[in-house]
This record gives sequence, structure tokens and C-alpha cells, in this order.
Amino acid sequence: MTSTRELSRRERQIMDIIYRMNEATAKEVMEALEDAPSYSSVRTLLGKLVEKGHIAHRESGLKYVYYPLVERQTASVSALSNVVKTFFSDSTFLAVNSLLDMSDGDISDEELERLNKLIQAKKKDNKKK
Amino acid sequence: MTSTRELSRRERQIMDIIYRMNEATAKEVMEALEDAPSYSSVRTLLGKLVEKGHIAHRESGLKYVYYPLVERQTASVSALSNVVKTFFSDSTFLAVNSLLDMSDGDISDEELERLNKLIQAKKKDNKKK
DNA sequence: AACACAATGCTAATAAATTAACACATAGCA
DNA sequence: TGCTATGTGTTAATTTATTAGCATTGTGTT
Repeated sequence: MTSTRELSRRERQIMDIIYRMNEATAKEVMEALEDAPSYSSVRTLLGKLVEKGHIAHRESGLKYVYYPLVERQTASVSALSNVVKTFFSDSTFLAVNSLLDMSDGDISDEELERLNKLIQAKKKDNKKK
Repeated sequence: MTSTRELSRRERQIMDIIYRMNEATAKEVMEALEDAPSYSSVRTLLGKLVEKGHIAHRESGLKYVYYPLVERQTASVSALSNVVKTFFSDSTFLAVNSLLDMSDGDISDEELERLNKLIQAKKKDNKKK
């Protein structure tokens, strides 16, 4: 569980945007926001997120680029765990099952093969314990 | 994407609780909330969620039991899609991969077998198209 | 009947979130 | 140089969210 739960609506929207883009300038964030408020407001929100320690910025030429302080990887694990807990009774299996069901041909044969191998490895792991 | 994005912090917390429990009374919601506010406040929030069309209640003896109006299934697909978009560049494969990585022995052999079959089926589907 | 419990309706104070304006500073470009 | 784009800091008005009190009603229990 990340502190994501503590974010307000706008703050969450902004964090999502930054995670999707890996990093973004104030202007990019504003453009990506639905019902975007003024540039000034976006900066205020970014400032709050910096204060709260969710993001930081670095200079990139003239601009400031904001990026998340919690690794994408870490954040994704938290997000997934939360969904698994909330909607799948904490069962990873059910969640994977659902994801596979949802995927309509957007997993290639090669990827399927890799998943297969990963599953075989999991089986071996199970046997060891 | 559900209207989940439109919920406030408390409203989200409550929706999560109701989804986890499938349904819940005001009292149960209050007990499940972190830093729970007063019973009165919880009822106000539940009332707002009813107004907004996220939940409804039915009588169960003396009590009112609140349940989500958007099916757990539908909501879970939305939640998963969102995580996949935000953290996995919209790649179902990467998300499944991550879930499998995260699962540390909490998928049984039988479940792994079922996943395997599902993946085989996906391969066939790919070939048809 | 008297009480406790669950819920209703209405009201309202307080806190947090959201939006945005203003005054300035600095760097690159026409 | 003057304009534009970026950024900084500060301040503040407004809207939402959050919390909660109070009076009442109906029901089951002691």
C-alpha cells in the first residue's frame, strides 16, 4: 500500500500522468490533465507533491522535469497488490486469470511462451518448499 | 476507467471496503476504516455514495446493508486496466509477468496448471487471427 | 414500558483541496 | 533590445470534503 491512498483527486491524476510518461514538465502535465486547470494551479499542485515527497524535479535545459520519487516498479507492485486485495480476495491467481481473460490478442505468442516458462519455474519453486 | 477517479479519499476507502466485503453495514464500514471518523460521518459519506450512484442499500433485518452498484467484476477490470495503463505501458504481458513475480508461492500447482491451460488457449486464439 | 440499536433528516463548523492572480527573475530568440 | 517561455514565491478566494451534532422514528429485547 503506497501513500497513494493519501493523495487527493488531482494529485492522483498528476501522479498517474507522471508515471505513465516517466517524467513530465508542468506544461505536459497540464495538457494531459482532464479538465485541466490553469498553469498556475498545476504548478501549485506539483509543488504540493514535491513537498509531500512524491516527486522531485531536475532541470532539463530551460525546463524543469518532474519525476516520481517512488520507483515505478515499487509503485506498480503497490497498485497491483491493492487491486488484488480489493477485488480478488488477495488471490494472485484470480487476478492473473482475469488479466489473461481481458487480454484480447494483445499478448504475442512469444510473450505467452515466456509466461509459460515463468509458470513452469513457479511450479518448481512450489516443489522445493 | 470507472468513475472511481472521481471519488474523494474517504469515498474511495469506503468503496474499497465494500468491494472487499462484497457488502457492508455502516458499522462495519466504520470499523474497517483507518482513522475512522464518527458513525454519523460514515453515514454521511455512505449517503453521498448512494446519491452519486456508486452504492445502494437493502434492508437486512434491522440493518441496512450497502453494496456496490457497479459489479465487482466490472470494477476490477477497470482497476486492472488502469494499473496496466499507468505502470505497464498498457502491456498486459508485463503486468501478468509482474504479478507472477510478486506471487511468492501463493499460487498452487493446480492453479498454475490452470493458468497454463489458459495460456495454451490464448496461443490458439492468436493463430486463428 | 424502558432501553439499546439502526436509521432518517437536517444543519453546520472546520479542514483540505482547488484554482488562480500577481510580482519578479532569467534565458533564448526575433 | 524587447518578447516569450519557464520558473519562483506569495497570497487568497472558492469550492469540496470531512466531521459531527441533534432531534426523531421504528424495532427488538429485557
